[in-house]
Amino acid sequence: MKQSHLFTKTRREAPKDEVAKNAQLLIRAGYINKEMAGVYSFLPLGLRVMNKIVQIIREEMNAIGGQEVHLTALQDKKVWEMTNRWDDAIVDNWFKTKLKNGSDVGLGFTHEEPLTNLMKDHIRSFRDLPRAIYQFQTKFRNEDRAKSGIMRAREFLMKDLYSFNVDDEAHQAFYEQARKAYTRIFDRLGLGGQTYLTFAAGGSFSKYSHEFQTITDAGEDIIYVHEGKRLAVNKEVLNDEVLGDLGISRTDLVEKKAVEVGNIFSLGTKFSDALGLNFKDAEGKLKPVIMGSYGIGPGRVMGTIAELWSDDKGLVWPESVSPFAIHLIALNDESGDVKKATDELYEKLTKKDVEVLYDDRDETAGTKFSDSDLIGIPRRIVISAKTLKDNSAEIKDRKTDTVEMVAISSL
RNA sequence: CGGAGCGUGGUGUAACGGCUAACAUUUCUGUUUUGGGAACAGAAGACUCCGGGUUCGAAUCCCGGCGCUCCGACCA
Repeated sequence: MKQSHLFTKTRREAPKDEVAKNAQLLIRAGYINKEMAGVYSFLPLGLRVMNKIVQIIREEMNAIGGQEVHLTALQDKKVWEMTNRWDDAIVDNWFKTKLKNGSDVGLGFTHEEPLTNLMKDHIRSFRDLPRAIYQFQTKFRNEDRAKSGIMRAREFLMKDLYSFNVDDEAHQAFYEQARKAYTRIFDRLGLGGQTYLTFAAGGSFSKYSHEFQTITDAGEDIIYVHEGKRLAVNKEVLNDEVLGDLGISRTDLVEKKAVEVGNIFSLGTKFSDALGLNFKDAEGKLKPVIMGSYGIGPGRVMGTIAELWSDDKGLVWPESVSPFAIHLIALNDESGDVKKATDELYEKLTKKDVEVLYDDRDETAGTKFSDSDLIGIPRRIVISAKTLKDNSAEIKDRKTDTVEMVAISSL
């Protein structure tokens, strides 16, 4: 993409009403736009990052047998009444509205109810199991207080997968697969080193749920990290019983601030009982389906990456989620030779399906470099009159600041 | 939902109750420049969040609303 066509502009200063580092940088670099507190639009660069994150998650979900669907944001009150989650006294962050005929509808904050209800038409027998269904869907949560930029929004994209199994053993086996898939996802997203499998409250059907917590001061959770075992315990459940279960001692734990980037938990028969999702086993006996739920917020992941991978000059994306693989910059020269050579390289790379952002604007070198630092594409290729003299280009690594000269023909 | 603070060109800031609301950035024109947000000249851009009130006079003081931020509570 030519930068002269990119409609977003960078800005020197962040709006004063935005304090979170992730949102400040993402706004300054033109990735997102704040519409109101906790509500952000994603602009071309931001959408590219979001799509990269989504695709990594999609590949890993498909790899464990997930089937992608797209459920609705508008929710029928009936199914929520069946689980007693329509009442504002029970769930206090609903966005609700009415149809013209007066019926109540909600904007989904999660999708256990509608999907469980939908699956009743498709799961009748043990032969129809197991199933794992997932989607990427905008969730709406009427938070009392939105904060931390895109890390805690009122409207946000979420990947939610729901598993359906015949019994607890089968469920546990899938749960373990999902846990491993999550670990792979965070590794691929560049968050592996800072992300810990964290034991948290499990609810009525399992002793624990598992959160994936990434260490950052921008986080809102307090966790206790065991570095040797690469796991952590959420402050909510830190007690002697948990320490005993995990075979760890309190003295080995270090308190850290972290953000919950993913979360997996067993639902047991809570939803299948309430909504009547049953199947016939091999003996013809009717049994409730055992369910699990597995979430990741791509927007929150993007904010977390921005918090973690940035410096005083701007963003520094991991290659796997960078909006472009290469930021190609042509410095101005009078002869036009640099422009011509860079145009040719841009065409060549684009033909090879390399994702290139090409700064073809008539701006000074300083402006181009500053913008490039801010936008944070990990590899930068610069061509100028100086490098063109020996038909070379400069490759600069955004993170390490190291520079390498290579022949243009080798690119 | 408790507590605190703040709303001024697109953005960031300034202005004692008193001149045509200032400066930087941004955008546009021209000249000049071309490896780290260049320089000069000219121009554009604001009912000072909204509604009342006090006053000869309000961006400034008072009341109400709306919005934003921070601390805390909450976060299935």
